[in-house]
Amino acid sequence: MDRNQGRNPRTNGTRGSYAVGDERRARILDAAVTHFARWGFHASSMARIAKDVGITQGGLLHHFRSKEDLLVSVLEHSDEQDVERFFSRNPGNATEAFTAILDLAEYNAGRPGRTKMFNVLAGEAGEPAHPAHGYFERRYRTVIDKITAVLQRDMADGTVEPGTDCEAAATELVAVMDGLQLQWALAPKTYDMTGRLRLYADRLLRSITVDGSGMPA
Amino acid sequence: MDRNQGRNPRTNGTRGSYAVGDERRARILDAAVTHFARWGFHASSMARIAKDVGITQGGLLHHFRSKEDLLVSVLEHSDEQDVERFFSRNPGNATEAFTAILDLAEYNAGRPGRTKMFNVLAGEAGEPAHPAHGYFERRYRTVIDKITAVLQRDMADGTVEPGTDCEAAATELVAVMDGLQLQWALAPKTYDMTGRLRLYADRLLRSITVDGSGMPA
DNA sequence: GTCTATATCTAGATAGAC
DNA sequence: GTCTATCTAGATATAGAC
Repeated sequence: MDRNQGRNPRTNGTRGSYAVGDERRARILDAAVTHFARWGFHASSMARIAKDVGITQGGLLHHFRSKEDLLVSVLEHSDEQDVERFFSRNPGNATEAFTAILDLAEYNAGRPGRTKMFNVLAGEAGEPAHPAHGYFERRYRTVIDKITAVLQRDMADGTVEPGTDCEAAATELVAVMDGLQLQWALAPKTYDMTGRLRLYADRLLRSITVDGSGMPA
Repeated sequence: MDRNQGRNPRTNGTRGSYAVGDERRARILDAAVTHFARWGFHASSMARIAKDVGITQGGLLHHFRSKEDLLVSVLEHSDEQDVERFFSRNPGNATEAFTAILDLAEYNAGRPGRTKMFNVLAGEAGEPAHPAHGYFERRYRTVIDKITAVLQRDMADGTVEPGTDCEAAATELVAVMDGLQLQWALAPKTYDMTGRLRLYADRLLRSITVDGSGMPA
Protein backbone atom coordinates (compact mmCIF):
# COMPACT_ATOMS: atom_id res chain seq x y z
CA MET A 1 0.00 0.00 0.00
CA ASP A 2 2.75 2.44 0.98
CA ARG A 3 0.35 5.28 1.47
CA ASN A 4 3.02 7.81 2.34
CA GLN A 5 5.15 7.41 -0.73
CA GLY A 6 6.65 10.76 -1.61
CA ARG A 7 4.17 12.64 0.49
CA ASN A 8 5.40 12.98 4.01
CA PRO A 9 9.14 12.47 4.04
CA ARG A 10 9.54 13.64 7.62
CA THR A 11 7.68 10.61 8.99
CA ASN A 12 9.64 8.09 6.96
CA GLY A 13 11.51 5.63 9.12
CA THR A 14 9.14 5.91 12.07
CA ARG A 15 6.97 3.00 13.11
CA GLY A 16 3.26 2.36 13.35
CA SER A 17 0.29 3.54 11.27
CA TYR A 18 0.39 6.93 9.57
CA ALA A 19 -3.39 7.19 9.24
CA VAL A 20 -3.85 9.74 12.01
CA GLY A 21 -0.99 11.96 10.83
CA ASP A 22 -2.23 11.84 7.24
CA GLU A 23 -5.72 12.87 8.28
CA ARG A 24 -4.28 15.79 10.22
CA ARG A 25 -2.12 16.83 7.26
CA ALA A 26 -5.17 16.71 5.01
CA ARG A 27 -7.14 18.94 7.37
CA ILE A 28 -4.26 21.40 7.51
CA LEU A 29 -4.08 21.50 3.71
CA ASP A 30 -7.82 22.16 3.49
CA ALA A 31 -7.62 25.01 5.98
CA ALA A 32 -4.60 26.45 4.19
CA VAL A 33 -6.52 26.60 0.91
CA THR A 34 -9.21 28.69 2.57
CA HIS A 35 -6.69 31.05 4.11
CA PHE A 36 -4.58 31.50 0.98
CA ALA A 37 -7.79 32.19 -0.95
CA ARG A 38 -8.83 34.92 1.44
CA TRP A 39 -5.53 36.47 2.48
CA GLY A 40 -3.14 35.53 -0.27
CA PHE A 41 0.22 34.04 0.63
CA HIS A 42 1.89 36.93 2.44
CA ALA A 43 -0.99 37.93 4.68
CA SER A 44 -1.97 34.39 5.60
CA SER A 45 -1.00 33.50 9.12
CA MET A 46 0.32 30.16 10.32
CA ALA A 47 -1.12 30.92 13.74
CA ARG A 48 -4.62 31.52 12.35
CA ILE A 49 -4.44 28.41 10.16
CA ALA A 50 -3.40 26.36 13.18
CA LYS A 51 -6.26 27.79 15.19
CA ASP A 52 -8.70 26.85 12.44
CA VAL A 53 -7.44 23.28 12.47
CA GLY A 54 -7.61 23.20 16.23
CA ILE A 55 -3.91 22.91 17.02
CA THR A 56 -1.21 25.37 18.03
CA GLN A 57 1.30 26.97 15.76
CA GLY A 58 3.97 24.67 17.12
CA GLY A 59 1.90 21.66 16.19
CA LEU A 60 1.36 22.98 12.70
CA LEU A 61 5.05 23.57 12.21
CA HIS A 62 5.70 19.94 12.97
CA HIS A 63 3.88 19.00 9.76
CA PHE A 64 5.04 21.88 7.56
CA ARG A 65 8.31 23.44 8.55
CA SER A 66 7.47 26.86 7.14
CA LYS A 67 4.70 28.81 5.48
CA GLU A 68 6.41 28.42 2.13
CA ASP A 69 6.57 24.65 2.63
CA LEU A 70 2.84 24.68 3.32
CA LEU A 71 2.14 26.67 0.16
CA VAL A 72 4.18 24.32 -2.01
CA SER A 73 2.42 21.32 -0.48
CA VAL A 74 -0.98 22.86 -1.13
CA LEU A 75 -0.13 23.47 -4.78
CA GLU A 76 1.31 20.00 -5.30
CA HIS A 77 -1.73 18.46 -3.65
CA SER A 78 -4.05 20.50 -5.86
CA ASP A 79 -2.25 19.33 -8.97
CA GLU A 80 -2.56 15.71 -7.93
CA GLN A 81 -6.28 16.29 -7.60
CA ASP A 82 -7.18 17.93 -10.88
CA VAL A 83 -4.46 18.40 -13.49
CA GLU A 84 -3.76 14.67 -13.41
CA ARG A 85 -7.44 13.89 -13.22
CA PHE A 86 -8.31 15.80 -16.36
CA PHE A 87 -5.24 15.64 -18.54
CA SER A 88 -3.69 12.23 -17.90
CA ARG A 89 -6.52 10.65 -19.89
CA ASN A 90 -4.90 11.94 -23.08
CA PRO A 91 -7.99 13.10 -24.92
CA GLY A 92 -8.28 11.73 -28.46
CA ASN A 93 -9.33 14.98 -30.11
CA ALA A 94 -10.15 18.64 -29.53
CA THR A 95 -13.82 17.99 -28.75
CA GLU A 96 -12.90 15.49 -26.06
CA ALA A 97 -10.29 17.85 -24.63
CA PHE A 98 -12.76 20.74 -24.56
CA THR A 99 -15.35 18.52 -22.88
CA ALA A 100 -12.80 17.62 -20.21
CA ILE A 101 -12.10 21.32 -19.70
CA LEU A 102 -15.79 22.07 -19.27
CA ASP A 103 -15.89 19.28 -16.69
CA LEU A 104 -12.96 20.93 -14.95
CA ALA A 105 -14.79 24.28 -14.90
CA GLU A 106 -17.86 22.64 -13.38
CA TYR A 107 -15.67 20.89 -10.84
CA ASN A 108 -14.02 24.21 -9.97
CA ALA A 109 -17.40 25.87 -9.51
CA GLY A 110 -18.11 23.29 -6.82
CA ARG A 111 -14.86 24.07 -4.96
CA PRO A 112 -14.92 27.83 -4.43
CA GLY A 113 -12.08 27.77 -1.92
CA ARG A 114 -9.59 26.12 -4.20
CA THR A 115 -10.72 28.14 -7.21
CA LYS A 116 -10.52 31.49 -5.46
CA MET A 117 -7.11 30.52 -4.12
CA PHE A 118 -5.87 30.02 -7.66
CA ASN A 119 -7.26 33.39 -8.68
CA VAL A 120 -5.34 35.08 -5.88
CA LEU A 121 -2.10 33.14 -6.23
CA ALA A 122 -2.04 33.42 -10.03
CA GLY A 123 -2.18 37.20 -9.59
CA GLU A 124 0.46 37.29 -6.87
CA ALA A 125 2.75 35.00 -8.86
CA GLY A 126 3.40 37.82 -11.32
CA GLU A 127 5.95 38.99 -8.77
CA PRO A 128 9.17 37.10 -9.63
CA ALA A 129 10.12 36.76 -5.95
CA HIS A 130 6.81 35.12 -5.06
CA PRO A 131 7.22 31.52 -3.86
CA ALA A 132 4.63 30.35 -6.42
CA HIS A 133 6.13 32.23 -9.37
CA GLY A 134 7.95 29.21 -10.80
CA TYR A 135 5.00 26.95 -10.18
CA PHE A 136 2.64 29.09 -12.24
CA GLU A 137 5.17 29.53 -15.04
CA ARG A 138 5.48 25.76 -15.35
CA ARG A 139 1.75 25.19 -14.95
CA TYR A 140 0.74 27.54 -17.76
CA ARG A 141 3.39 26.21 -20.10
CA THR A 142 2.38 22.61 -19.41
CA VAL A 143 -1.36 23.14 -19.77
CA ILE A 144 -1.08 25.27 -22.91
CA ASP A 145 1.39 22.82 -24.46
CA LYS A 146 -0.96 19.90 -23.88
CA ILE A 147 -3.96 21.65 -25.41
CA THR A 148 -1.82 22.87 -28.31
CA ALA A 149 -0.66 19.31 -29.00
CA VAL A 150 -4.23 18.01 -29.20
CA LEU A 151 -5.22 20.74 -31.65
CA GLN A 152 -2.14 20.13 -33.79
CA ARG A 153 -2.89 16.44 -33.96
CA ASP A 154 -6.43 17.24 -35.13
CA MET A 155 -4.97 19.58 -37.73
CA ALA A 156 -2.73 16.77 -38.97
CA ASP A 157 -5.78 14.50 -39.03
CA GLY A 158 -7.61 17.03 -41.17
CA THR A 159 -10.42 17.89 -38.77
CA VAL A 160 -8.96 21.26 -37.80
CA GLU A 161 -8.54 23.93 -40.46
CA PRO A 162 -5.00 23.94 -41.93
CA GLY A 163 -2.95 26.96 -40.89
CA THR A 164 -4.72 27.35 -37.56
CA ASP A 165 -2.51 28.93 -34.89
CA CYS A 166 -3.04 26.13 -32.38
CA GLU A 167 -0.94 27.67 -29.63
CA ALA A 168 -2.86 30.94 -29.91
CA ALA A 169 -6.13 29.05 -29.57
CA ALA A 170 -4.84 27.12 -26.55
CA THR A 171 -3.52 30.28 -24.90
CA GLU A 172 -6.85 31.95 -25.49
CA LEU A 173 -8.82 29.07 -24.04
CA VAL A 174 -6.77 29.11 -20.85
CA ALA A 175 -7.14 32.88 -20.64
CA VAL A 176 -10.93 32.64 -20.93
CA MET A 177 -11.01 30.03 -18.19
CA ASP A 178 -9.00 32.22 -15.84
CA GLY A 179 -10.89 35.37 -16.71
CA LEU A 180 -14.27 33.75 -16.21
CA GLN A 181 -13.07 32.39 -12.88
CA LEU A 182 -12.24 35.91 -11.75
CA GLN A 183 -15.73 37.12 -12.64
CA TRP A 184 -17.38 34.04 -11.18
CA ALA A 185 -15.58 34.51 -7.86
CA LEU A 186 -17.35 37.85 -7.36
CA ALA A 187 -20.75 36.12 -7.33
CA PRO A 188 -20.29 32.34 -7.27
CA LYS A 189 -23.93 31.60 -6.46
CA THR A 190 -25.45 33.23 -9.53
CA TYR A 191 -22.72 33.23 -12.18
CA ASP A 192 -22.92 30.35 -14.65
CA MET A 193 -19.21 29.89 -15.32
CA THR A 194 -19.53 26.58 -17.12
CA GLY A 195 -22.28 27.92 -19.36
CA ARG A 196 -20.14 30.92 -20.30
CA LEU A 197 -17.18 28.70 -21.03
CA ARG A 198 -19.32 26.36 -23.12
CA LEU A 199 -20.48 29.27 -25.29
CA TYR A 200 -16.86 30.24 -25.83
CA ALA A 201 -15.60 26.71 -26.48
CA ASP A 202 -18.38 26.22 -29.00
CA ARG A 203 -17.52 29.43 -30.83
CA LEU A 204 -13.81 28.63 -30.83
CA LEU A 205 -14.37 25.10 -32.11
CA ARG A 206 -16.67 26.33 -34.90
CA SER A 207 -14.06 28.82 -36.04
CA ILE A 208 -11.21 26.28 -36.28
CA THR A 209 -12.86 23.04 -37.41
CA VAL A 210 -13.01 22.16 -41.10
CA ASP A 211 -16.69 21.19 -40.93
CA GLY A 212 -17.57 24.13 -38.68
CA SER A 213 -18.94 21.90 -35.95
CA GLY A 214 -19.06 23.14 -32.37
CA MET A 215 -19.41 21.43 -29.02
CA PRO A 216 -21.78 18.44 -28.74
CA ALA A 217 -25.10 19.15 -27.01
CA MET B 1 -8.74 76.57 -11.46
CA ASP B 2 -9.95 74.74 -8.35
CA ARG B 3 -7.53 71.90 -8.88
CA ASN B 4 -8.56 70.06 -5.76
CA GLN B 5 -12.24 69.73 -6.53
CA GLY B 6 -13.44 66.45 -5.14
CA ARG B 7 -9.98 65.06 -4.76
CA ASN B 8 -8.55 66.04 -1.43
CA PRO B 9 -11.40 66.95 0.87
CA ARG B 10 -9.16 67.13 3.92
CA THR B 11 -7.33 70.18 2.63
CA ASN B 12 -10.48 72.10 1.72
CA GLY B 13 -10.76 75.38 3.53
CA THR B 14 -7.05 75.75 4.13
CA ARG B 15 -5.12 78.54 2.49
CA GLY B 16 -2.26 78.74 0.02
CA SER B 17 -1.20 76.60 -2.94
CA TYR B 18 -1.91 72.91 -2.96
CA ALA B 19 0.72 72.09 -5.57
CA VAL B 20 3.23 70.62 -3.14
CA GLY B 21 0.62 68.50 -1.40
CA ASP B 22 -0.77 67.24 -4.67
CA GLU B 23 2.66 66.19 -5.89
CA ARG B 24 3.23 64.35 -2.64
CA ARG B 25 -0.15 62.65 -2.91
CA ALA B 26 0.67 61.55 -6.45
CA ARG B 27 3.97 60.05 -5.34
CA ILE B 28 2.21 58.18 -2.54
CA LEU B 29 -0.36 56.81 -4.97
CA ASP B 30 2.40 55.62 -7.32
CA ALA B 31 4.23 53.87 -4.51
CA ALA B 32 1.00 52.31 -3.27
CA VAL B 33 0.35 50.79 -6.70
CA THR B 34 3.73 49.07 -6.58
CA HIS B 35 3.13 47.73 -3.09
CA PHE B 36 -0.42 46.51 -3.71
CA ALA B 37 0.85 44.78 -6.85
CA ARG B 38 3.54 42.93 -4.97
CA TRP B 39 1.95 42.27 -1.60
CA GLY B 40 -1.76 42.52 -2.24
CA PHE B 41 -3.90 44.66 0.03
CA HIS B 42 -3.61 42.83 3.35
CA ALA B 43 0.15 42.29 3.36
CA SER B 44 0.99 45.77 2.12
CA SER B 45 2.42 47.94 4.83
CA MET B 46 1.76 51.62 5.35
CA ALA B 47 5.17 51.90 7.02
CA ARG B 48 6.97 50.42 4.01
CA ILE B 49 5.00 52.58 1.58
CA ALA B 50 5.89 55.66 3.61
CA LYS B 51 9.54 54.65 3.62
CA ASP B 52 9.46 54.24 -0.17
CA VAL B 53 8.06 57.74 -0.57
CA GLY B 54 10.61 59.12 1.86
CA ILE B 55 8.29 60.16 4.68
CA THR B 56 7.27 58.60 7.96
CA GLN B 57 4.13 56.63 8.61
CA GLY B 58 2.70 59.57 10.47
CA GLY B 59 3.23 61.77 7.46
CA LEU B 60 1.57 59.26 5.19
CA LEU B 61 -1.46 59.02 7.45
CA HIS B 62 -1.94 62.74 7.13
CA HIS B 63 -2.76 62.27 3.43
CA PHE B 64 -4.66 58.98 3.69
CA ARG B 65 -6.25 58.31 7.03
CA SER B 66 -6.10 54.53 6.68
CA LYS B 67 -4.83 51.78 4.41
CA GLU B 68 -8.33 51.23 3.11
CA ASP B 69 -8.63 54.92 2.26
CA LEU B 70 -5.37 54.63 0.33
CA LEU B 71 -6.65 51.61 -1.59
CA VAL B 72 -9.88 53.31 -2.55
CA SER B 73 -7.96 56.40 -3.68
CA VAL B 74 -5.62 54.29 -5.80
CA LEU B 75 -8.55 52.58 -7.52
CA GLU B 76 -10.41 55.82 -8.14
CA HIS B 77 -7.27 57.42 -9.51
CA SER B 78 -6.70 54.44 -11.82
CA ASP B 79 -10.21 54.70 -13.16
CA GLU B 80 -9.76 58.38 -13.89
CA GLN B 81 -6.68 57.46 -15.87
CA ASP B 82 -7.90 54.67 -18.13
CA VAL B 83 -11.56 53.71 -18.02
CA GLU B 84 -12.52 57.30 -18.76
CA ARG B 85 -9.74 57.59 -21.28
CA PHE B 86 -10.87 54.62 -23.32
CA PHE B 87 -14.60 54.44 -22.86
CA SER B 88 -15.79 58.02 -22.61
CA ARG B 89 -15.18 58.40 -26.35
CA ASN B 90 -18.33 56.36 -27.01
CA PRO B 91 -17.05 54.20 -29.86
CA GLY B 92 -19.31 54.24 -32.93
CA ASN B 93 -19.16 50.51 -33.64
CA ALA B 94 -17.67 47.21 -32.50
CA THR B 95 -14.50 47.59 -34.56
CA GLU B 96 -13.79 50.97 -33.00
CA ALA B 97 -14.50 49.60 -29.53
CA PHE B 98 -12.21 46.63 -30.09
CA THR B 99 -9.49 48.93 -31.38
CA ALA B 100 -9.79 51.01 -28.22
CA ILE B 101 -9.51 47.83 -26.15
CA LEU B 102 -6.34 46.81 -27.98
CA ASP B 103 -4.97 50.28 -27.26
CA LEU B 104 -5.81 49.73 -23.61
CA ALA B 105 -3.97 46.39 -23.60
CA GLU B 106 -0.92 48.03 -25.13
CA TYR B 107 -1.13 50.83 -22.59
CA ASN B 108 -1.37 48.26 -19.78
CA ALA B 109 1.69 46.41 -21.08
CA GLY B 110 3.62 49.64 -20.60
CA ARG B 111 2.50 49.99 -16.97
CA PRO B 112 3.37 46.67 -15.34
CA GLY B 113 2.86 47.97 -11.82
CA ARG B 114 -0.69 49.05 -12.33
CA THR B 115 -1.53 45.99 -14.41
CA LYS B 116 -0.12 43.50 -11.92
CA MET B 117 -1.94 45.33 -9.16
CA PHE B 118 -5.23 44.74 -10.92
CA ASN B 119 -4.39 41.06 -11.35
CA VAL B 120 -3.80 40.71 -7.63
CA LEU B 121 -6.72 42.82 -6.45
CA ALA B 122 -9.18 41.26 -8.89
CA GLY B 123 -8.29 37.89 -7.38
CA GLU B 124 -8.49 39.10 -3.80
CA ALA B 125 -11.80 40.84 -4.46
CA GLY B 126 -13.52 37.44 -4.75
CA GLU B 127 -13.62 37.58 -0.97
CA PRO B 128 -16.86 39.48 -0.10
CA ALA B 129 -15.23 41.18 2.89
CA HIS B 130 -12.38 42.57 0.79
CA PRO B 131 -12.40 46.38 0.62
CA ALA B 132 -12.25 46.24 -3.19
CA HIS B 133 -15.04 43.68 -3.58
CA GLY B 134 -17.73 46.23 -4.41
CA TYR B 135 -15.42 48.16 -6.67
CA PHE B 136 -14.68 45.15 -8.87
CA GLU B 137 -18.34 44.10 -8.98
CA ARG B 138 -19.27 47.55 -10.29
CA ARG B 139 -16.30 47.71 -12.63
CA TYR B 140 -17.04 44.43 -14.39
CA ARG B 141 -20.72 45.21 -14.71
CA THR B 142 -20.00 48.66 -16.14
CA VAL B 143 -17.35 47.56 -18.63
CA ILE B 144 -19.31 44.53 -19.84
CA ASP B 145 -22.49 46.59 -20.16
CA LYS B 146 -20.73 49.19 -22.28
CA ILE B 147 -19.25 46.64 -24.66
CA THR B 148 -22.58 44.80 -24.83
CA ALA B 149 -24.36 48.03 -25.77
CA VAL B 150 -21.98 48.69 -28.66
CA LEU B 151 -22.46 45.18 -30.02
CA GLN B 152 -26.24 45.42 -29.69
CA ARG B 153 -26.28 48.69 -31.57
CA ASP B 154 -24.27 47.06 -34.38
CA MET B 155 -26.75 44.20 -34.39
CA ALA B 156 -29.60 46.68 -34.75
CA ASP B 157 -27.66 48.36 -37.56
CA GLY B 158 -27.34 45.03 -39.33
CA THR B 159 -23.55 44.69 -39.22
CA VAL B 160 -23.57 42.08 -36.45
CA GLU B 161 -25.26 38.72 -37.06
CA PRO B 162 -28.86 38.70 -35.76
CA GLY B 163 -29.35 36.53 -32.69
CA THR B 164 -25.80 37.07 -31.44
CA ASP B 165 -25.50 36.83 -27.65
CA CYS B 166 -23.86 40.21 -27.25
CA GLU B 167 -23.45 40.00 -23.50
CA ALA B 168 -21.76 36.62 -23.79
CA ALA B 169 -19.34 38.06 -26.33
CA ALA B 170 -18.60 41.05 -24.11
CA THR B 171 -18.11 38.86 -21.05
CA GLU B 172 -15.76 36.65 -23.02
CA LEU B 173 -13.73 39.57 -24.30
CA VAL B 174 -13.20 40.92 -20.80
CA ALA B 175 -12.28 37.43 -19.59
CA VAL B 176 -9.67 37.05 -22.32
CA MET B 177 -8.17 40.41 -21.42
CA ASP B 178 -7.87 39.45 -17.76
CA GLY B 179 -6.60 35.97 -18.49
CA LEU B 180 -3.95 37.20 -20.90
CA GLN B 181 -2.88 39.77 -18.33
CA LEU B 182 -2.30 37.00 -15.81
CA GLN B 183 -0.10 35.11 -18.26
CA TRP B 184 1.68 38.26 -19.39
CA ALA B 185 2.54 39.20 -15.79
CA LEU B 186 4.62 36.04 -15.45
CA ALA B 187 6.98 37.19 -18.23
CA PRO B 188 6.18 40.80 -19.20
CA LYS B 189 9.33 41.28 -21.26
CA THR B 190 8.70 38.50 -23.76
CA TYR B 191 4.93 37.95 -23.80
CA ASP B 192 3.09 39.76 -26.60
CA MET B 193 -0.17 40.44 -24.80
CA THR B 194 -1.52 42.86 -27.39
CA GLY B 195 -0.74 40.47 -30.24
CA ARG B 196 -2.56 37.64 -28.48
CA LEU B 197 -5.55 39.85 -27.80
CA ARG B 198 -5.61 41.03 -31.41
CA LEU B 199 -5.77 37.42 -32.64
CA TYR B 200 -8.70 36.81 -30.33
CA ALA B 201 -10.55 40.04 -31.16
CA ASP B 202 -10.14 39.26 -34.84
CA ARG B 203 -11.55 35.76 -34.44
CA LEU B 204 -14.44 37.00 -32.31
CA LEU B 205 -15.31 39.76 -34.76
CA ARG B 206 -15.23 37.36 -37.71
CA SER B 207 -17.59 35.00 -35.93
CA ILE B 208 -20.23 37.62 -35.14
CA THR B 209 -20.17 40.04 -38.09
CA VAL B 210 -22.54 39.57 -40.98
CA ASP B 211 -19.83 40.03 -43.61
CA GLY B 212 -17.30 37.96 -41.61
CA SER B 213 -14.81 40.80 -41.43
CA GLY B 214 -12.23 40.87 -38.65
CA MET B 215 -10.01 43.58 -37.19
CA PRO B 216 -8.47 46.15 -39.55
CA ALA B 217 -4.77 45.67 -40.27
C1' DG C 1 2.55 68.91 6.64
C1' DT C 2 5.63 66.14 8.80
C1' DC C 3 7.81 64.57 12.76
C1' DT C 4 8.53 61.50 17.15
C1' DA C 5 6.73 58.62 20.49
C1' DT C 6 3.87 55.24 21.94
C1' DA C 7 0.04 51.81 22.49
C1' DT C 8 -1.56 47.52 21.12
C1' DC C 9 -1.34 43.65 18.55
C1' DT C 10 0.30 40.01 15.59
C1' DA C 11 3.65 37.78 12.70
C1' DG C 12 7.10 33.48 11.77
C1' DA C 13 10.20 30.59 13.78
C1' DT C 14 13.02 28.20 17.49
C1' DA C 15 13.72 25.36 21.68
C1' DG C 16 12.62 22.15 24.66
C1' DA C 17 9.07 19.81 27.93
C1' DC C 18 5.97 15.92 27.90
C1' DG D 1 2.85 14.74 17.72
C1' DT D 2 1.57 18.49 20.28
C1' DC D 3 2.32 21.65 23.82
C1' DT D 4 4.22 26.20 26.12
C1' DA D 5 7.40 29.76 26.18
C1' DT D 6 10.10 33.01 24.02
C1' DC D 7 12.58 35.78 20.52
C1' DT D 8 12.76 39.27 17.06
C1' DA D 9 10.38 41.76 14.00
C1' DG D 10 6.86 44.27 12.12
C1' DA D 11 1.94 45.82 11.74
C1' DT D 12 -1.97 49.96 12.22
C1' DA D 13 -3.25 53.74 14.42
C1' DT D 14 -3.28 57.64 17.90
C1' DA D 15 -1.52 61.86 20.16
C1' DG D 16 0.76 65.75 20.23
C1' DA D 17 5.18 68.59 19.31
C1' DC D 18 6.98 71.78 15.88
